[in-house]
Amino acid sequence: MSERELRRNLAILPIGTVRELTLLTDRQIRYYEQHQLVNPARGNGGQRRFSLNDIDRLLEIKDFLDAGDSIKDIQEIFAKQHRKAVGKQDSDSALRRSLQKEFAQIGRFSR
Amino acid sequence: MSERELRRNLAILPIGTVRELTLLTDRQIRYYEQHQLVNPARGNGGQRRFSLNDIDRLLEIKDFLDAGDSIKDIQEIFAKQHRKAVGKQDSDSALRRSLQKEFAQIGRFSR
DNA sequence: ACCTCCATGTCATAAAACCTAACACATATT
DNA sequence: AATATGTGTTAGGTTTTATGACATGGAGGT
Repeated sequence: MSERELRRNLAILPIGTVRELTLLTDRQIRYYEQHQLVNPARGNGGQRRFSLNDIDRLLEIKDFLDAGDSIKDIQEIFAKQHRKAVGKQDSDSALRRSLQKEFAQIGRFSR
Repeated sequence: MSERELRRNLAILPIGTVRELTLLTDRQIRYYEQHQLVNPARGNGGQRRFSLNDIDRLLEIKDFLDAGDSIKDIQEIFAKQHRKAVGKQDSDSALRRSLQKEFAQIGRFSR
């Protein structure tokens, strides 16, 4: 997995930030999670941690809903998409550890 | 300013995340802020919001301290660096608005 | 017109995260 | 010995997030 993908999958954002970036309410975000359209990680205290990919996904959901699709429709759409791309299930903690190493040693966000 | 830079300057991370990513304590982070080595934005409730650039900076600070430099040394180092690059003082809210637009319309994190 | 479902709003309550300020301390500098 | 530095720790208060329950407006079916 590239450093870029790594970064995009790192769950670092609290719901408040996501709310601001997506212009969704937390009610909506939680509802979508409840219906398995997103799957944010959880911090130690049980709070949701979103990745940039999660945000993308939320924005997709928003678009689909605006376009008239139902939650169920979207579930199926995502299911189909996923049937193509499988095999990338690194645990978040593994990602975190990996990225920490990079940070602590050589890696920097800036190129 | 490129979309990339925009994203890197967006203040989105709470101190807890920064703590995990940098392996600094919040005490340290706040102390560095107090001595003006970093300048995280603040959310409505007054809580710090860090950008990816802020994280870079914190990691730099860490390196300098490990290398034996004092806070004051680092202040000067940064001051010199800054004397070269001036003129990019878009307000955070402007950045946020701008990015929101992109998100809401066409832009996506993913390519 | 009535009923039901769906997506969302709202409220209550509790826990987690964060804030500032103060005091403590070990190490280095003078 | 006295002072300065960077960090740990604790206390008390505020903000954010979590869950669960109840309410509601609109769409579609009967």
